[in-house]
Amino acid sequence: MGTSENIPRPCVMRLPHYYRRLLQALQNHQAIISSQELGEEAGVPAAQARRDLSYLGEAGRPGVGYGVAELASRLERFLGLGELKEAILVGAGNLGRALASYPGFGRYGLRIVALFDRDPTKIGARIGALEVRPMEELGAFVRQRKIKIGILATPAPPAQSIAEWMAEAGIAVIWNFAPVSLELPARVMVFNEDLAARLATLSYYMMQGKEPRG
Amino acid sequence: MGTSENIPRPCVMRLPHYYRRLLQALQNHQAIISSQELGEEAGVPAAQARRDLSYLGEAGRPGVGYGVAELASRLERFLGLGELKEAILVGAGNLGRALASYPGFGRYGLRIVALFDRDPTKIGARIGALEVRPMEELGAFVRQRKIKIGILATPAPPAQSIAEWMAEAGIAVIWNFAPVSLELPARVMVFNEDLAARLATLSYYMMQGKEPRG
DNA sequence: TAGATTGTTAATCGATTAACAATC
DNA sequence: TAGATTGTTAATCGATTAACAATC
Repeated sequence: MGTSENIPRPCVMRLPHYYRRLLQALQNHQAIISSQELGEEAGVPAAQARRDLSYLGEAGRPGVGYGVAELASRLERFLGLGELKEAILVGAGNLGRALASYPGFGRYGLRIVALFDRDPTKIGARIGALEVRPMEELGAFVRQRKIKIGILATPAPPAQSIAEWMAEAGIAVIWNFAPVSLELPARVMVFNEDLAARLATLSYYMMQGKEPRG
Repeated sequence: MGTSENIPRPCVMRLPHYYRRLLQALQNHQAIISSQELGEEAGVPAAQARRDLSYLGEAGRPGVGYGVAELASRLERFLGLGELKEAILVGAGNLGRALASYPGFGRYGLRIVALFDRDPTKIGARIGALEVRPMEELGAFVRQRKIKIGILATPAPPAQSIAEWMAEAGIAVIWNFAPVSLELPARVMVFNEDLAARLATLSYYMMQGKEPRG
């Protein structure tokens, strides 16, 4: 029951898939959904889906299934999707612009409130509703607005030092799209998104001709 | 020894991290590297790194370590990074443009050779060396050039039907950045890259204040 | 030789799955 | 009641880690 237990990481990574299936069911005015259907979305057997969902407490009704609306809102609470999460984004290149205007984030509670770049020629440019600011303003901005999340979408070379500035300014979580492993104080959580590494595993499985899980 | 054994998926996902550390070592003219150093890059103990690397055959020397250049080229072969992998990309939005010009892919053998979009106003636009082509040309292009990899960077709604066109034209591997789970014949491998799902797990661990592995 | 580090065995740990009583 | 589906137990499976002989 609930947040205090130790939840397997693979399970945490599947929960968002169940949630996505639930959103789809909501759109279709489907009121009840089975562990079978949820499992399919995540590519796991029904038993696995039930086990995963049991971490939220008893969320379904035996003989019936799961109430779509109820389970969706439980998952939202469980994953913290309802909380407003303000973030800054550094790097106004192609990837940074893609992230700044990614349509799905709002629904999950993420709001990118400022955009920074080192390159003087990019300062002042507008990306969606945001204006690119100079890196020098990062520290003050983060402190003043008490921002906890930093998204790092720069090339590899400047990433480490920018991450350090973020950490000093009080950023607690860094979502890192730069292909480097950051060395930071343990209190800073780092989530790496390494496209080149993903490509390498894709390459491996493609050669093997064998399907991984996705 | 080698490709025929069954390699744990977590291991396959760590190999690219060792590889990245090796590239760095090469740049620094470091000739020998230990399992300890490699493990640090991937966030695992030295024993794990050794076990992982043992899937490539005996790659190190007891009492000494691993030869940086040799291990790097072994990993390249093992992961198939040396093979030229031609891909098409569909979706010329922000994310598509970011991917089309992502600097790291070339090093890993990926070459994006064409870019497609549905939107007539985008056709003909240049993105790097590529020109955006109309969706109607996708099938013929893929067949003619025998392209095996399709990168899907569209919004959710059109993704399923585009994926089907890809599959029909002979695409064997789809790297899917659209937030949908694709229903395709089993022969098509799908690698999902779901930023919203990643954000949801980030949200969860942030609330918990506990560090996952990265 | 002494010190270092690999490759691998065996033990541990953790996640998945099958099966079924409980429930609707 | 008969049929369906959950939540959970116990068994299985697979990955990680500790430890150490073999090697340099």
